[in-house]
Amino acid sequence: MIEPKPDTKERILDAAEQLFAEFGFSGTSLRAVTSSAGVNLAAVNYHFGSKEALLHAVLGRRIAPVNEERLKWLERLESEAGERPGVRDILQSLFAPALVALPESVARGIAGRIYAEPPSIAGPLMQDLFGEVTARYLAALERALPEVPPDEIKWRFNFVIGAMVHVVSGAAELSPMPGGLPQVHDTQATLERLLDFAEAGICASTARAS
Amino acid sequence: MIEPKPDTKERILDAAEQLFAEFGFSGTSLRAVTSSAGVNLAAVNYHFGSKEALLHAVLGRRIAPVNEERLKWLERLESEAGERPGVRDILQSLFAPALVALPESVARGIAGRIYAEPPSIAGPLMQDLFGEVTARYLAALERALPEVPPDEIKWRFNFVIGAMVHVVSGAAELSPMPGGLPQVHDTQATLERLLDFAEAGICASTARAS
DNA sequence: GTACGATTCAAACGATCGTTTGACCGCATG
DNA sequence: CATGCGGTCAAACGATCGTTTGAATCGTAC
Repeated sequence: MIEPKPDTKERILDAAEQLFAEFGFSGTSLRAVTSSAGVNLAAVNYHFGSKEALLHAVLGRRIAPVNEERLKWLERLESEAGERPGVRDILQSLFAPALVALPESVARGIAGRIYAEPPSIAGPLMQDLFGEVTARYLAALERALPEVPPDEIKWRFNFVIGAMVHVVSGAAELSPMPGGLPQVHDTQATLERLLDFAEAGICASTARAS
Repeated sequence: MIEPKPDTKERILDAAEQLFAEFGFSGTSLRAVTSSAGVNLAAVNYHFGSKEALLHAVLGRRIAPVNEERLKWLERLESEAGERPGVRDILQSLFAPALVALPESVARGIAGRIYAEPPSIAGPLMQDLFGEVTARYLAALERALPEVPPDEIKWRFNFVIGAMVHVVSGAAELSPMPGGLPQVHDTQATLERLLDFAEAGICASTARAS
């Protein structure tokens, strides 16, 4: 037996991730986490300090690597394309790491759980987790679309985030589509559909009547 | 004095809406609701039956009128345009009622709180609240875009819903944009930006390599 | 072997939760 | 006046919550 007890800390994180995704943060008790992980109740407060700190750890463990890969990909694009990569490439470097890293139903619900927190908690959490990537991608998109006003790009980037979160978080599977969504589990096909949509939306003409 | 006590039931709904939006469902106690509403603790279980039934009532009160206006608008479009209204008109009839009816920060958080529930609760709730509108709008979009495969339309409609929910629920304001979002409170401008984006995304060319 | 820091454990703490109970009230109806 | 009823009330119910405590246990360095 190589790993009879793969670290109490990790077992707690695994159990908490699954339970948070299924029942939400407030809907999951520390007793449920520890008994599912097969550890003592006090272990959570010993290793993490509090239940909320456990949520931060659970989220960070999944999201941090995704963001690192995003930034690495984006930097590679910018060094290859002479500082001006195309919109579709930028968006692909944003979507792909999330879609590839969070395919399992277990990890899916986690990302969406951030929004479930009251704004006073979700706000700083979002800043911690996504502050840097947001700024970097906004800058990249502004360089890629010099003819679009920066404010407009901010808005459209927000729409893109909404579409992406809706898919990554699994919320799309809650939509009452008649017959359900087709081939949800085909990551590559989902990525290209999302790319088609987001690229067209971001590059939309801004010629309005008003 | 015409309304010294505007019905205990409504006062509970008002207080619950505000507190659910701010602290979430599980994060709001019935004691907080009743004391904020100035009514007795037992009034909730008397008038609504349970805390979860109260959530349903809070959501339905805001969302049902929006969906009614959507369907009325859509039917008007279909009777005017000979059964084939344009994509932009269809999307406008989907977005506008939500953006107009849910402008206040109080009502905003409510819509997003549905997704905060565990899937076992959110699923049936979504079916109840959005089952009919989803089917109707899917059908309208399929008629408006006969050259796009129905499965593709389902996906893109989901992306559109994601972008819309992200704005309507107030989640967009949580995004760690440097400097924040510009002019968030201009409903008309938000609507047209969202329309530009969603129309372009839904009508995107489907000419992919794969 | 002994001492020591890190970890685990059972048990309890105080607080808060959703729900229920049964008495009480105002008021229309007989 | 008496009856019945929808509504309100204070009080308590049993359960569960996050957190803390202090002793027990483990591995390791001396």
